[in-house]
Amino acid sequence: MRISELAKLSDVSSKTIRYYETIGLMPEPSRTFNGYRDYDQDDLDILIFIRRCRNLQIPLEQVKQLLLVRADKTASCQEVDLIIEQQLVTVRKTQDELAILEQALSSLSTCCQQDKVDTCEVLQRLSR
Amino acid sequence: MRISELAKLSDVSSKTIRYYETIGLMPEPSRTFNGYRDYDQDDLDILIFIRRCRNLQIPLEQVKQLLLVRADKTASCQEVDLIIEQQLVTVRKTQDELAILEQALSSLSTCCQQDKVDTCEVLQRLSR
DNA sequence: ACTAAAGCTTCCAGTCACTAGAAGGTCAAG
DNA sequence: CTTGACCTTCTAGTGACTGGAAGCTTTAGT
Repeated sequence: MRISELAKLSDVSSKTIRYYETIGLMPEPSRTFNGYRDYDQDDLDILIFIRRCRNLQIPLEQVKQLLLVRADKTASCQEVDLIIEQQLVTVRKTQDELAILEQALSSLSTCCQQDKVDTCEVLQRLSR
Repeated sequence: MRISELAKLSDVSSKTIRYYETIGLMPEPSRTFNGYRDYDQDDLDILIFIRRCRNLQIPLEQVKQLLLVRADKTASCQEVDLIIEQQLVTVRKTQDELAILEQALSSLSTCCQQDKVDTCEVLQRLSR
């Protein structure tokens, strides 16, 4: 199939697919006589796998590792567990940070009763 | 004061201070006879303001707007409220997304009981 | 007086994960 | 025969820095 069909089936844009190829995440596909990229079901599987990982915000470098492990049927899946675990730690850390952020912002968002800048509580609290 | 002292007092690196200058966020400081940047208390106030905004993850473009409003004593602080409100919306949206993410990851992180890749539940769930 | 280290300057390149756009080739339908 | 929708490659831009090179100046120690 051509790149636009792969894009549609995988929900990943053609631009992004080509980008994945340049960074060595997607394998180089065969080409039709006119130079168009020609993909098959395997490519689609790989791309869907990548998209799922990206939905989980797993960095491309880690996705690359996962693809390697996935391709090696005899490998242990320890590394898979590790990557998922690391990603979970990252996400939970971000959640904690965002909770603090949300607190700070929502306390700011209700604090300004004035309508002039020189007495604006928000600006004052951001300044000192 | 010189850039490294400003950096220390504001907790923003010298590199970042110069970067803020190039993008027009920090004003161009005067220079001493030998060409070194020379900062004063006003610069420190601005930089601390910027850092607080960045701690709230407010994008630099918005910070620029806030600095303009802050500098204009006669302005209404409506725009300030708007920017804080927008940022709060963004943060809450990210929080919702992360909650879903955390769910997905933690359900994956406990699902693999095997130690071989070809039966690994995680990889299977990421593939199909 | 000499030297070494620290600090300053500018400029260029890299990060991450794309995304936009230019310039040109190919193909099917009307 | 032309129009429009594809496809190709290449370059450059995003946000918010960060790192490093190459070359000044200043300061401290010997």
